[in-house]
Amino acid sequence: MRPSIREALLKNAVTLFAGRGYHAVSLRDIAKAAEANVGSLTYHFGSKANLLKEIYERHTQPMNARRRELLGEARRISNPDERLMAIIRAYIVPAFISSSESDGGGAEFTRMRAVLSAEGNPDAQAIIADAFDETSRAFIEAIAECVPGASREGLVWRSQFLLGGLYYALINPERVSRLSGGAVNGEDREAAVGQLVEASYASFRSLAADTGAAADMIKQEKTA
Amino acid sequence: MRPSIREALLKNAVTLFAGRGYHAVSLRDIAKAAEANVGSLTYHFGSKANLLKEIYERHTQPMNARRRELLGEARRISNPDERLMAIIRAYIVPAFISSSESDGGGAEFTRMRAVLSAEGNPDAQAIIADAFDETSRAFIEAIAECVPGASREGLVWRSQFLLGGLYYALINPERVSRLSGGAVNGEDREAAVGQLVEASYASFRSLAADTGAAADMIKQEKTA
DNA sequence: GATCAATTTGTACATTTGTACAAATAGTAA
DNA sequence: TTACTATTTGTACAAATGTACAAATTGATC
Repeated sequence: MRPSIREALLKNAVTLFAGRGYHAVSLRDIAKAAEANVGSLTYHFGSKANLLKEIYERHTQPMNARRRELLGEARRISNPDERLMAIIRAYIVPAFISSSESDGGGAEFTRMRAVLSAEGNPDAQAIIADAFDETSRAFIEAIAECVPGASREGLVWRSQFLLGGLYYALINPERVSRLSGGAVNGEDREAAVGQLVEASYASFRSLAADTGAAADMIKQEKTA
Repeated sequence: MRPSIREALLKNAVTLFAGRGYHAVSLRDIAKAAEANVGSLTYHFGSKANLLKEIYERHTQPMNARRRELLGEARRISNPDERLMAIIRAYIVPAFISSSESDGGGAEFTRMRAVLSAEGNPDAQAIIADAFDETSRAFIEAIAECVPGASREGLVWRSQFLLGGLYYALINPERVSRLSGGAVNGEDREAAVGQLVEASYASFRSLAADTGAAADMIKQEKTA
């Protein structure tokens, strides 16, 4: 029970940015949510841009470390399909589930990343490119080894769609609930992870030279 | 050569909102981009919120009409796999490619939708839910008929991932170029459409009761 | 308790924001 | 031309914004 104003400011900033975007949230909004004074923000962070930078610095490293850790485990699986599934899971899970100590939560931070990415926030862009591209590349490499014959182009695009699906699941979960008439709960992150992993598995798997979707189609076309 | 200030304002507003988000763009930014005066915005649209509303009203109906038209054509295909592919394409293409007359372009409008959706813009939310949910539902129904045995949950989640992938392809194409080391051009919309259609096809197809990814995996597990 | 640094508060300031509106201009029909 | 409407311009204004900073408060060390 001592979240030290500084922590409270950071945490509330993530939540507010994730919910409304960067420019729609004022420093006074953040201060009010954290039950603190506006001045405390300039004192601790200097500027709004720097507050954002500190948020990224706090979450990026732990999240990617966890990803690399899980990727390392996944790579030891010999069966290529099982390995592919585990690799995809290693990429997705740390973005959805908050890691042990780092409060704020992986999902809220990821959602904030999604929103700032959509806004093309220039402060965020540089950090993201530096910190996340390397990790993404490592995952694409690992996935490539599971899907022999897959084109580099296909792999990169599918990794883009994977991240887009991940982001949108966090940004707009209400749509899932609405479209299903309430039968599916879009806020259920466990379910979202499971569905995204399976969908991405199929998406990557179809790049394989022999058992791709196109091949499937041609086969079925001929029998029809 | 007569884009009538009103048209220029609308068009530039879409571009700017799509690039930076709603709150980051001021009415003066829009006026300057359209080489017009600030006052012309209040004259033509009354308020910033209403400007947004008019943008949606202009693009939503034509885009969804085109989607329904293509969906109708796709449904006439008898082979379920070919039909599935055509249905997915019918959903994606109008969002990427600008329809004939409605200037502004489908892609720019879609990108704007993506950004405002990420920002949770309340003005946009109501319009989106009303205008697009019905169309999405129709597509999910049509897809369901192509994939016997697919769970409703799986279909809805995959439609969510499809839309997320679509949005993210428009929001952050630079990432594709970067991750591929320049080998793939993220701005190439033709390629993006093709890749997204194929990936989504595999994603939906894997929901089929017999040839799903899970079944594939179990099979491979046993032989390994 | 006294001293000093760290933090928190309150307030002030220049800019920018959306909006309003009167004056100027352009367009059109008689 | 003249009369009238539609549009465009310029400017004004209150509210909100990020930032700065002096004063007040708290916390720790001696």
